Amino acid sequence: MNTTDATSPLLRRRNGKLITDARALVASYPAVPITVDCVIFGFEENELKVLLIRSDLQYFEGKWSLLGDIVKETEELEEAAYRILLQRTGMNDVFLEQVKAFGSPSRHPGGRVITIAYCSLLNIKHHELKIYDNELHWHNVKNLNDMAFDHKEVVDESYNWLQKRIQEHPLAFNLLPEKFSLRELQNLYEVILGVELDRRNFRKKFFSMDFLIDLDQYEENVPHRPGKLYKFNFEKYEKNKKKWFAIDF
Amino acid sequence: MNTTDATSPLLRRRNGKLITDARALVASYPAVPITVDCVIFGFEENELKVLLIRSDLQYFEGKWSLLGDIVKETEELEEAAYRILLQRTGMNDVFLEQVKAFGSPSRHPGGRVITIAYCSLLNIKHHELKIYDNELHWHNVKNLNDMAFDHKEVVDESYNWLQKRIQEHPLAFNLLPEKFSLRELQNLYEVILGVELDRRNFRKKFFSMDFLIDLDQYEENVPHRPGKLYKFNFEKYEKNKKKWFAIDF
DNA sequence: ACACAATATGTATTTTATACACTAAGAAAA
DNA sequence: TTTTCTTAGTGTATAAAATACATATTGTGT
Repeated sequence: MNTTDATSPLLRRRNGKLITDARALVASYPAVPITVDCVIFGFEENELKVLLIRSDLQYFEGKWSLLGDIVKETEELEEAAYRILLQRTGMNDVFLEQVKAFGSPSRHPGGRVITIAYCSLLNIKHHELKIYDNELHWHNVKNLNDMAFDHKEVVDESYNWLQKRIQEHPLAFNLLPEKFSLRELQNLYEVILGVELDRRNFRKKFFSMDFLIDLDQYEENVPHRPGKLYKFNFEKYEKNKKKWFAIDF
Repeated sequence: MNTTDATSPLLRRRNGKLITDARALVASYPAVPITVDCVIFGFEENELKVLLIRSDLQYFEGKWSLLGDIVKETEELEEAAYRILLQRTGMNDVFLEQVKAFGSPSRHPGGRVITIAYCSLLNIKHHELKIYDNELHWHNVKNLNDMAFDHKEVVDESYNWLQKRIQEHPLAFNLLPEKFSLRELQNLYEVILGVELDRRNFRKKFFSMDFLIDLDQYEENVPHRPGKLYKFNFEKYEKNKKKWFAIDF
């Protein structure tokens, strides 16, 4: 019979002694290097892209790799992710979230290395690449073969995460210019989710959420009737965030 | 100007040499012990509970701790989680999912230890505790103070994860007896989500999903009109899983 | 002036969510 | 055996949200 009362006399007292030297305990554990990999998504020319570099391991010669680095000894995991992002792209004002830890013992040819994937979305036009070290470039997510390590899997899981996430949170706006047309917004959703959406219902949906600010400006240099430009009202969104509740499976 | 063509001659070639000795590279990295912590939720007497033990570190004397252990050198992270669950509860047929990595440098008094939380839901009645080593017990999630390490945060994040997860996946059935009444199911949702639900609409919702098998049996030994018993049709669910799509924030 | 291409818009229909109150069945007590 | 108590079980009206669908509009380019 079990009990739900932690102080019940029925519970056996532990018979071991308490460990007094926590440092010795931790020192006795096997240790593994920890890296952070950044999965940085961008949107451009109607394609979802991810920032990649060429792996500098001979073992993976020619293969593409995520932006990753070892976590420093006194550094928070998230801090490491922001650092890498800053070092590689010069940007520090972007959204960043942990996606998953990957720890297969054989994922690194040099021995076990556990990595924690962080995902970030940024607007390619706002983040012009100035350094091309290691062939840093935006790579179409549809065309990801020959990746180093388990980075294909990391990108795939991050992409799944993204698909779900943009339906629940207004992340998509991080991938667009500050001023955007509804068509651009719809394209983004269509490309990321891999679906076609009805234009009228899409507009209805977004206008009814009432988070778009009509800028009374229009697209320029388009070879057709220019669309209206909007920006996202983050302040209003933050105030009105709804708590989510809907059993649905 | 950036480019989206990875093979463009505009891209600077990397100027460093390729690293040939991956083992030396990995050996040069700082290394950190990795643990897995299992957040094992159970439901009993209309309360959501989590399996805890008494910490065996003197530093945390008297505080409650999750079931955790170091990840072995050649072990998958998930494998470690299943091993711990098996060792501690004797069970190996439960659902288990990674929730998050926790890696604050100061979360362990003995030095940096990174932990990866795995979440599991099980039916307390099916998993009678036979060992009370370290005062293993089911602890009400509402009453979690004095936890060792950052385990309060780990449980909180796992609980948030669970709340979201049970609305999208039929996890709740793992917490119930095989045969359950609709009232038991509704109680579970009400307790985990912390809301009150309308009985008629709740029934309507679940019957319309059509994943409940009517067993034509009734509750026994209840001091009131007995309710019908159902079981969940996992096979049908697996076949009819819907792909989720609904922009909603 | 004309063709072209994409913008902008409304309505009818279906589906889903919500709010709400009474009868039925069995157990327990009188 | 009657009464009381407690929970099970059910239906309908209303509101909100999702879906399907076609035409006029605006600016560009020839």
